[in-house]
Amino acid sequence: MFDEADKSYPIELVAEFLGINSRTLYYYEKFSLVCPLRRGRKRYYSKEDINWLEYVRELMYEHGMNLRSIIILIKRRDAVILDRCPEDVVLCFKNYLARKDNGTKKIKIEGEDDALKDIK
Amino acid sequence: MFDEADKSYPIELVAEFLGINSRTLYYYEKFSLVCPLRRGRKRYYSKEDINWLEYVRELMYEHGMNLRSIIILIKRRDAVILDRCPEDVVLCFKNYLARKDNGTKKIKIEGEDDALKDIK
DNA sequence: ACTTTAATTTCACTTTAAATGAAAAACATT
DNA sequence: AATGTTTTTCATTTAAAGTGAAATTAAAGT
Repeated sequence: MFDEADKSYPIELVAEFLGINSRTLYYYEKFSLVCPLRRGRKRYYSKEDINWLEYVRELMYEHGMNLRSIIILIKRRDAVILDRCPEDVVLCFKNYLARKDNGTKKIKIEGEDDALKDIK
Repeated sequence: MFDEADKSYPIELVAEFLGINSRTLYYYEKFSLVCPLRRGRKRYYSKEDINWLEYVRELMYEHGMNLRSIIILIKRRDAVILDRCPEDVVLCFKNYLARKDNGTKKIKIEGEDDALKDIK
């Protein structure tokens, strides 16, 4: 599906790959579920981002978790979320946290810490 | 809250204790999430039932699981549901399964195996 | 047996989370 | 400035979970 040579992918391609609407990816980002690299204002999703998103979808649709609880686990850096997590996704998760925390991203995304705000 | 001497409680009392509508308890029963003892057609909830229901609520509201996945875990008798389950609730769960399977209940509840039917 | 009483069931409605559609806005590029 | 593309906003849709109220049914009392 994805060319091994490339290292990042535009939102539309990722959405298509995941079988969801790109709007849903913006939606997830509002809750800090993913934070793709920004070059200018355009988003670039890494393979880690994509694996991570796949895992989030799995948590939702196979383990029946809701977004709220996934977000809570992330905020806690909860070991629970890693327990049953495939090896490679653990790495993605750590990369995700690192990026999220260290602010590798170029542009401060507003509403970054809206996570949970709109979720009641 | 509950008198230690008694061993079972009517639906309204249980609903009030759990802070939910009694209608919700009927709703859960449709999906075989709980099966109180029936005397005549009236329902009597044991302490085990109540602990079990409290745990189900916890799974939903603290662990963010949806009914569908909880039901699936029950159907599988999945170890997962027991892993993080408090000791006493494990017992309740086993009692629940035993009662559900052995049919201690007096009246065959229709829609007993509707579980998952209405959940899409 | 008949009436009364109370639990249950049915049906339709409300609420909320999750996802999405479409148009407006914001940038980059030419 | 005009064009094209991504993003954002706003409103709507969908489905799960929960609930209200009336209709139904069974038990209990007379």
